Amino acid sequence: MNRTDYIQAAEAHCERRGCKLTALRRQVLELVLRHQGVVKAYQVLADLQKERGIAAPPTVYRALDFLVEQGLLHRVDALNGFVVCDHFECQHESMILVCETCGKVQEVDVMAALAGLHDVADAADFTLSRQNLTLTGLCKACRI
Amino acid sequence: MNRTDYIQAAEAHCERRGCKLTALRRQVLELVLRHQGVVKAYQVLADLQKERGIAAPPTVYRALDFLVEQGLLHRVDALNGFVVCDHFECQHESMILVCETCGKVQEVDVMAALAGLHDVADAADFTLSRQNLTLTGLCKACRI
DNA sequence: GTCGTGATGTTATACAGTAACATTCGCCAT
DNA sequence: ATGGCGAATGTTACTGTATAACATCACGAC
Ligand SMILES: [Zn+2]
Ligand SMILES: [Zn+2]
Ligand SMILES: [Zn+2]
Ligand SMILES: [Zn+2]
Repeated sequence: MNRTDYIQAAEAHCERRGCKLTALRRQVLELVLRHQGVVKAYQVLADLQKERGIAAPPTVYRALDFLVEQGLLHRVDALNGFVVCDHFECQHESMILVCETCGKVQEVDVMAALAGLHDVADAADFTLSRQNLTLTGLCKACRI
Repeated sequence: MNRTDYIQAAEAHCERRGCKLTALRRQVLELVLRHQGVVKAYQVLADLQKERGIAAPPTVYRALDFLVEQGLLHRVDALNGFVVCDHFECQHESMILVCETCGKVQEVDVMAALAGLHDVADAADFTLSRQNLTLTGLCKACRI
């Protein structure tokens, strides 16, 4: 899915969920899409300032929070960053793999594999909510 | 295991690993032990300042980094915090459950359940390193 | 119109983490 | 003992991350 299609799908997605992908939010989403992999809030802020003059942290954080809320982005706690989710339509739980060496990030679907973790949590009297796991390791290129 | 025993075991653990649980590091570990659940670096810093007058962030961060390195603490990315590990002797991978409502934290062992995640990662040409997963949900008390 | 609500702007500040360099401590070889 | 070395700690200053609080704006409902 190219960027334009993605934005359109995202807009429809928000519509269906009863909220709006406003101009600002779309602009932030576009800025995130332009990078590959993880993007930091202050990088987005800098990009936004290039495009529209001044902008302050809350502007960016509010837009990013909204996009995470809608499932368009995932937050990667381990890196204080954000990645685009490209299958936001399906109700999925994600597993984000971060390469310790090159920093490359990829998201894989993982519903089935999480069943085991849910069992473990249940055994500890704990009800898991929807997860966005972040796991670290080595990607194919860096493993050599 | 009570606090005193824990500290002693921790000291022996470091010894075996060829490094030292110095007075400062022990003091920081004790400060972390006094809280239950997740502790933040700046909370530890404040506590430390109460005990010994002045102290600066690097002092605390260096000690915390050391303790994490030795496996005595786990870092909880999602909360920018640290939790005590009470089975640092065994080479384990951990799953830390964080209650979204009350903030309570518990660690459960999870070696077996992780096998499924390793399979998924393998399928994506990704080699996982040792994991400290953080999962969110609701604890027994908050589920009602 | 004007009112209410959600979005955005603005300012200021709190919280988290690190670089760089100075100083001290503990230990060992001389 | 004493000088020298490496590890640990102290100190200063800074960068990066995130939010509180309040002001203003846009827009549809009435
Ligand atoms: Zn996703
Ligand atoms: Zn890599
Ligand atoms: Zn542990
Ligand atoms: Zn709870």
